[in-house]
Amino acid sequence: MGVGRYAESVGALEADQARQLLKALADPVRLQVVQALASGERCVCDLTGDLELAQSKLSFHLKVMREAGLIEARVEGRWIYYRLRRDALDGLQGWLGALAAGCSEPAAPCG
Amino acid sequence: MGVGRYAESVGALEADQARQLLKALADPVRLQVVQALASGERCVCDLTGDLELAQSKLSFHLKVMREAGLIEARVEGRWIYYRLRRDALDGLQGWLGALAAGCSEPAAPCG
DNA sequence: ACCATAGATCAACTTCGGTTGATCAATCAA
DNA sequence: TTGATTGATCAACCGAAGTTGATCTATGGT
Repeated sequence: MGVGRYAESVGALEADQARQLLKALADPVRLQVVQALASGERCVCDLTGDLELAQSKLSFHLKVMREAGLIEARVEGRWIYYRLRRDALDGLQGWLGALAAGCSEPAAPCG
Repeated sequence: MGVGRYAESVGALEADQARQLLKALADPVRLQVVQALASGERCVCDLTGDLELAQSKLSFHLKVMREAGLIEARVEGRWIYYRLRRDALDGLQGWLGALAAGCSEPAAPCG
């Protein structure tokens, strides 16, 4: 657990899982990281350099994203490579789609 | 301004607009509201009742969501009806799709 | 005109999340 | 084994964001 909580059920994330992912995305620093990872896997030392982030700061945000299930890590010798989880992105997309599906219904007048 | 900042350019939100929307979604109370609105427009008094939220609390969160462009309001006499903005949901979906597109590239080894 | 209701707003408080600098663990090279 | 480097972790600090209760505005009914 901790990493694969929602991997099943593509397209229909539970609300709380969606919220974790949304929160993980909704921060300027983390968004930078996400955009850096959008073009593929990167190692931490590259990220630190490219984004000019303090090491401990980056590490903090990577942890938040990892625990939310947004990214995953691969250890290779002395380096750690991070990448976005497609299943997370796809899951969120599906969740948004479900929201959008019924949102245009007219109101039941309340007066 | 304040409401229609991103309505053009469907499918390719700017990072900062996406972040506002993500932040607006990434809160437990607001997520409740969003889910209530997922089945269509609702008036504030209905929401207060159904979700058992303090009036001022709900009003605060509605404002956050409105300013993020996630929802919009329609005034009808004494009541105000809120609904999700499809363009916002669609925009976010597109933004996520763009992220997912290239995220599986292998890393350039950094050693 | 008066009162009741819907909803926004404001100030004071609190809680949560991000930042910083230091330290720790693990891996690799010499 | 020693020393350098990668990256995680921890405690202290700080600011942003959510909560609460009160007040304010606007609309509609009588």
